[in-house]
Amino acid sequence: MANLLEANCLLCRQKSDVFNHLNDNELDRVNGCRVSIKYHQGEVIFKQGSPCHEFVCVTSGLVKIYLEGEGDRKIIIGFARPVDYIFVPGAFSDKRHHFTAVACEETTACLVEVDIIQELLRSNQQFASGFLTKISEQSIRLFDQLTSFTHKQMPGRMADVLICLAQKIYQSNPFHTSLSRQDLADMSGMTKESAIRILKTFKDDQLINTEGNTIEILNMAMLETISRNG
Amino acid sequence: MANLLEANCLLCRQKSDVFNHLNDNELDRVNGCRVSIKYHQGEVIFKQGSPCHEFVCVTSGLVKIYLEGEGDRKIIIGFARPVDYIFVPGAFSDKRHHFTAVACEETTACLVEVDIIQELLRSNQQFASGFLTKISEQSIRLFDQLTSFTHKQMPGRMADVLICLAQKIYQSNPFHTSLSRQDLADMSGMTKESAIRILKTFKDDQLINTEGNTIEILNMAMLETISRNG
DNA sequence: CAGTTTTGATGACATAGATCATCTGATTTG
DNA sequence: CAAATCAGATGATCTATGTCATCAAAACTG
Repeated sequence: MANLLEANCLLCRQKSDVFNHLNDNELDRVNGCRVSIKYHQGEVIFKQGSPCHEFVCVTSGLVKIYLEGEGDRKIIIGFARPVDYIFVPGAFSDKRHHFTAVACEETTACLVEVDIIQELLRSNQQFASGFLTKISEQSIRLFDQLTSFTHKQMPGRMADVLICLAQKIYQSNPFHTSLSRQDLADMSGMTKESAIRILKTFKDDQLINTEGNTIEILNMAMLETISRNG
Repeated sequence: MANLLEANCLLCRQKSDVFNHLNDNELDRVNGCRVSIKYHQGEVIFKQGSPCHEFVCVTSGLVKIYLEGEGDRKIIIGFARPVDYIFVPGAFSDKRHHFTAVACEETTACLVEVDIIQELLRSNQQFASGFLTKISEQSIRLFDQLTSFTHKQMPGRMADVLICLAQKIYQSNPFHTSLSRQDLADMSGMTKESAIRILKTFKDDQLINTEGNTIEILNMAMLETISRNG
């Protein structure tokens, strides 16, 4: 059985909130020009600085989105899971990507030309409104990350990351992740070594348990306290 | 002579880009329900966490926009100058303010009910599109700030701030500012003491000159190098 | 399957930058 | 005008965290 999610935008819509505002006609237009692509783990979907021609909608797998700094330093600012559309702010300003998207595991995504989406934004105000909401929420998340990175120290930041992974990204408590320690470090604005050390102290303190890439939060209350106290 | 900028949205439009997309009729609607308020230095225009009822458009003065963290730590994420409309992401999601806006000097601003703007966003797609662009640019600026804060050390961050003030905010080279050293610190993610120290080293190195609240950049090229090298 | 590369884990060390304390001059206030 | 408050300035610590080096285990790869 083929992956239903990829078969048609009309089926996919049931999963994605933004596209709920499009009628069947409009979705057919999107469906007609979409291209479904399969990415292997570690493959770049689009790269910071490159021109942005398509919108990307993740239909299976997991995509990490990060800012590239000097050297090989990264800041992971978010993830896209099925069925998430990746909001690309450059599409509305300088037509460039301002972050890089990479598949964390086997991933399929649909590419839709920017022009089509922008046409729909113009003709369908409910769709546009949904878009505005999504962008806004993304901004708000950035505020939180900026505050966390600037005001909290490492334990607080790592607590934030672990809570986010369990509650938002994987939505399960012992969760298995394809993210490396380096990725966790990039999510929390520290070096890999520091990330490993913090995870170890959390483990020693019975806050979490780690078995390779499986992490279990044992004491959520305490983690939340650590997050709050920075 | 009264301040013309405040007299009427139609005149004000000439200054503000977003409102260019509204026709005279629509602007009249905005004009009809707007309230112009005068704020003194240091007064709060709206407060992080509070419900957001109005959009704020700054018609004179200078407004700083910052995130409030634990304790009294702040992160200044931007400024609004005449004629800037302050984009409030909460207006499209949870109807709450996610940052605080404070007048840095004598400031006048027009308040317009959120509902009116949202109605216009629905009926005028060009207006909505201009909005989308503005929000996107704000996001992109946040990316830069997040990268700067996380990857650069203090001299690089302060260089960023000084360049931004001279080129974007005040658009003049010896510039006089109503911002305190604490504000500069809040813009660059460090303590007031550190900000003062960095400014002093810059001054000692002939990169800038400071006389109270007047700052002159003497060696822009070097500052840019410092900014780039973090 | 031997060899190479990557990832995780840890220790030793260096330092950027926060914190705390003090002092000055400026500005506000009773 | 004295007193009090506040912003700027500066030095003395202390510490969180980055850097570097090493090593083991796992994962590729020819």
